[in-house]
Amino acid sequence: MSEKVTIYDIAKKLDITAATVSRALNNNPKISPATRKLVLEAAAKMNYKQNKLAQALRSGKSNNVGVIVPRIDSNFFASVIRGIEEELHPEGYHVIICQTHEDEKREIENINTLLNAQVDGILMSISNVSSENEHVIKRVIAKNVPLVFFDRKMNVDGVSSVTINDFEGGYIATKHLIDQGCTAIAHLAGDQSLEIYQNRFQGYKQALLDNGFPFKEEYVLRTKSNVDAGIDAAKKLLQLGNPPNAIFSSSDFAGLGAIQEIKEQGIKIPKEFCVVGFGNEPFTKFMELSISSVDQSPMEMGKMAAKVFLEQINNTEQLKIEKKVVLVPELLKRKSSNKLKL
Amino acid sequence: MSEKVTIYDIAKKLDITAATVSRALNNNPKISPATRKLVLEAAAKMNYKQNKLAQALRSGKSNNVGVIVPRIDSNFFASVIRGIEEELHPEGYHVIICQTHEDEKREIENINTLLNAQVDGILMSISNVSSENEHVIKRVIAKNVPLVFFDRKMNVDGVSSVTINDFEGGYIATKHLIDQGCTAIAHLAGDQSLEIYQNRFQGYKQALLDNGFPFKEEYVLRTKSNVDAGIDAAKKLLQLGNPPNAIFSSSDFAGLGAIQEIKEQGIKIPKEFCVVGFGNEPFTKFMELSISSVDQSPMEMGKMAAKVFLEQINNTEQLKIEKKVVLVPELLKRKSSNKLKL
DNA sequence: GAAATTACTGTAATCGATTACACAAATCTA
DNA sequence: TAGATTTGTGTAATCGATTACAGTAATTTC
Repeated sequence: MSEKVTIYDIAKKLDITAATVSRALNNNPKISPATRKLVLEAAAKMNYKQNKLAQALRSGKSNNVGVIVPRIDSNFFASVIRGIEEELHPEGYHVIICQTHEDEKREIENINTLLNAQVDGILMSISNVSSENEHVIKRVIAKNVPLVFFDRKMNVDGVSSVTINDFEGGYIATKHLIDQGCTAIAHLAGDQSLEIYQNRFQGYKQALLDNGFPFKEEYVLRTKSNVDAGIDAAKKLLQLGNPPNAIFSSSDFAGLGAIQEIKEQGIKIPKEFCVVGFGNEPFTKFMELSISSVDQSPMEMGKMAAKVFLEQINNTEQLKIEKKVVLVPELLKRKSSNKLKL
Repeated sequence: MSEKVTIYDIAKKLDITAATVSRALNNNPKISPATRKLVLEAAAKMNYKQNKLAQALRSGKSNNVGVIVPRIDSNFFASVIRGIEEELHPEGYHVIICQTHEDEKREIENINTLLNAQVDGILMSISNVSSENEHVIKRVIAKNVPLVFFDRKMNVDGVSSVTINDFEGGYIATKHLIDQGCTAIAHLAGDQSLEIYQNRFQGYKQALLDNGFPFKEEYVLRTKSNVDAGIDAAKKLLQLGNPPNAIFSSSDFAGLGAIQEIKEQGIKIPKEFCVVGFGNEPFTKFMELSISSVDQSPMEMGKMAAKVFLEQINNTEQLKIEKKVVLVPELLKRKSSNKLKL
């Protein structure tokens, strides 16, 4: 009924030992062709399948990698995971997904369970920087389990990472707004405890300075990455004595909220006000007033992270490689900032 | 360096046997409080972590469940997976994700690898109905591995499933268009080899009949689930001698494409033409002309599928339960079909 | 105080696959 | 043909944790 065929069953049937069966199945050269043929035929007939658990225990290699992300139901992370899976699947690896929901406790918990599950590596996008977490990260390293950060990284010696150049992303987005003739550019900054948002902010700042624009603190609002936060932010900005005429939002969702509020107040986009988002979420392209956005090529990021992991695995611990891959962001110019050609 | 602490290490240190250590760690009642304390302290100090692989091999329980979906980077599937993960994580299960990309070969391959990996169950949304696949499914059942279909199911005896009532979804969407005063309603049907699309189609048909509208074959177009397919479909429909004035699309993406094309031709939505989609993709809500859509409550679906799996696991094979859960779809009425109140 | 019970702990097998080592048979060398 | 080499298999240990069974010491019972 519940067919559980092991090499012992095959061995018994052929009146040989399990060792011989194992060798035959693994193409061990020192097995006679005749025996091999017999074993392979019997295995096929009996519908034998390897028990990966036993193999994993013996070899110390589970062929599983853990992927930790804040959440899975966001286009960005789902796409990264897709990239990872596509790259790792052909190599025989499975992907175990864990979500942190931006909760540091859960992050630690996830790492621990993945380690217990004997994953061959961990690819993660951190949700929080805290000393607690650094402690667990150290354990991962001590255990010699390959670790790769993607997008949101922590700066730890010896750990590779794949990110995009968020500074440049912020820079080109802002520069684009300047080129469009916008004179007062505000910024919806994200959670500044995360490097990515810091960098986008810095890129914004630098672009202003490089082009002779003053940096105004009141034009920078920390906002969550959702529509409502964008609406609130836009309200505040438009109430200023000297309101801006453009926004570079570090999040597409906040950008969308801002656009909704700006339109609501009867301001014409892009004629009187331009907006650029970040992330290239699917909806930015679909909108009637399509939203300009910085693309992070998440699939590429996932594939690259997977490649870095594979390199580490194959580099049989001779030398520790610490690879920092930085992808180049691309600005997709759409209607929301197309002031000139209109 | 590469700290690999096993119960043997603890045993050696305390000069007892591994068996005792194991018992102490597992709260076995027949261990002396003193010994237990010693073991627990030593374990903590030495930073011992269970090797789940060894446990899994011994117990035949891996605490992993496989989830197979066509693709992960779609809001629907990502949300379902999130639901599954949230329900299963507290129970100590891990989720292994596999994508089929609608490829039946890959589907078979995925099932096999998951079985080899000794997963405790498989939750899947099929991509294709074929005799080949049914063969593998039978093997899953024969192996006594709990199987639950979600959204796209196959009709196999003894297999549980969680779906939404697609017929009703199609029905209420069409009825809504009728209520709005639309008189010629077209349908963008999906891949008719999948039950979900068949049912949405049937619901559409029934709603027409129940309300005295003729069913016209030329108003039904099979379309893929993407924007371009929707554009093409709309073009064809508008070229008809007697073009429709409403569309019920079985996919939000195709619906969006149709809307773009309809607007392009200068037809006013919703005044002259109404559109309802299916799936409640995030963008449908975000659009300036928000799109009415049938919500499938993917998170709920995932959670429910996980619950059904847990029931099967806990029902220690006394009786085979075949549970067919059908969720109720909800129509979200938005601007794209709001003809009356405008 | 002898017998019976209880309370712990140790021994060894088990889950399934792999592999170093040993060994017999077959083939080759001189 | 004796000795060396090759070829193919078997034996048994290993990966780490669990557990049925056995056994010893301590405690209880009458």
